[in-house]
Amino acid sequence: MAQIQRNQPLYEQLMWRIKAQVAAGVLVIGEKLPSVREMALIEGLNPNTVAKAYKALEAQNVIETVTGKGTFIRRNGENADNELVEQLKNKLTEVTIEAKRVSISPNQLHSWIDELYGEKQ
Amino acid sequence: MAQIQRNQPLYEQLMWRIKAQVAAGVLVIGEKLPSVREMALIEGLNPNTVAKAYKALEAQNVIETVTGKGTFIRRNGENADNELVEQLKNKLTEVTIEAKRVSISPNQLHSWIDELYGEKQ
DNA sequence: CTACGTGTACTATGTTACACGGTACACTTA
DNA sequence: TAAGTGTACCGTGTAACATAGTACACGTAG
Repeated sequence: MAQIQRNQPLYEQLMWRIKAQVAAGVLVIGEKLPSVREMALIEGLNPNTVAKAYKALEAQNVIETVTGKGTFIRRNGENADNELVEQLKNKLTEVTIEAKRVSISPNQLHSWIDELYGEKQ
Repeated sequence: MAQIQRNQPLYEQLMWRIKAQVAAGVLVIGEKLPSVREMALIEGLNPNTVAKAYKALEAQNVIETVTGKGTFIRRNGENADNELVEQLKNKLTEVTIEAKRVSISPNQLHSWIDELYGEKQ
């Protein structure tokens, strides 16, 4: 009954917003996220949509959910799943092919990556 | 009436297959692609789906289509569209955040990029 | 224990993108 | 003229997405 016109599902957009805040250090390990219903009000989404994002984030070990208590930021994983690494390489391949096509230098890509890594852990 | 179970639309998959062949030098500038109906037979797709991919590829200046003649590989663009650059940076940001989360070093990302750039133009 | 907040699991409805089948048209080339 | 090209439709079916609403099991504060 909603959805205006997007290229990415709302629950995925929310996932990336949370992931970015974790990577930027805005959300610290152990910190409690707003409840499903609170986050729904904040983001203007349906609680079910937020729940879907939370569930997916837990499957990726980004957050930990304790029924009855809430959801909390988890510490970063030490080793990467093989399937995840493949997905990452595929995505990076797409980016690189596209960059090469429009004459963006590899050094430009390198510096973009380093900028993001430079932010506090 | 089809679609088995995928994370990416068939027409986008075809787009990336063609883009990759261009980047790898398998498809040369000016080369003629199979017709919509031929490609449909080759790839096991509906002609409409192939046409959708071709149309999108032309919108991205990857191929050139001449009605009545066929579709041909175009030379690489010299300058990048601002909107395209933004999309690229967003995608690269997602990759970097994810890599950082699973403790993949920036140098690892750099070498993956360089490998892809190393292939013949 | 009670009341509230938590995540979760349903059912149901409506919209949209995908992919398909089929037909038709304007164009180019042999 | 005949065949092949890209393109543009209409219609159908499937699946994902997002919403609304209800209900349940759990933990915590009162």
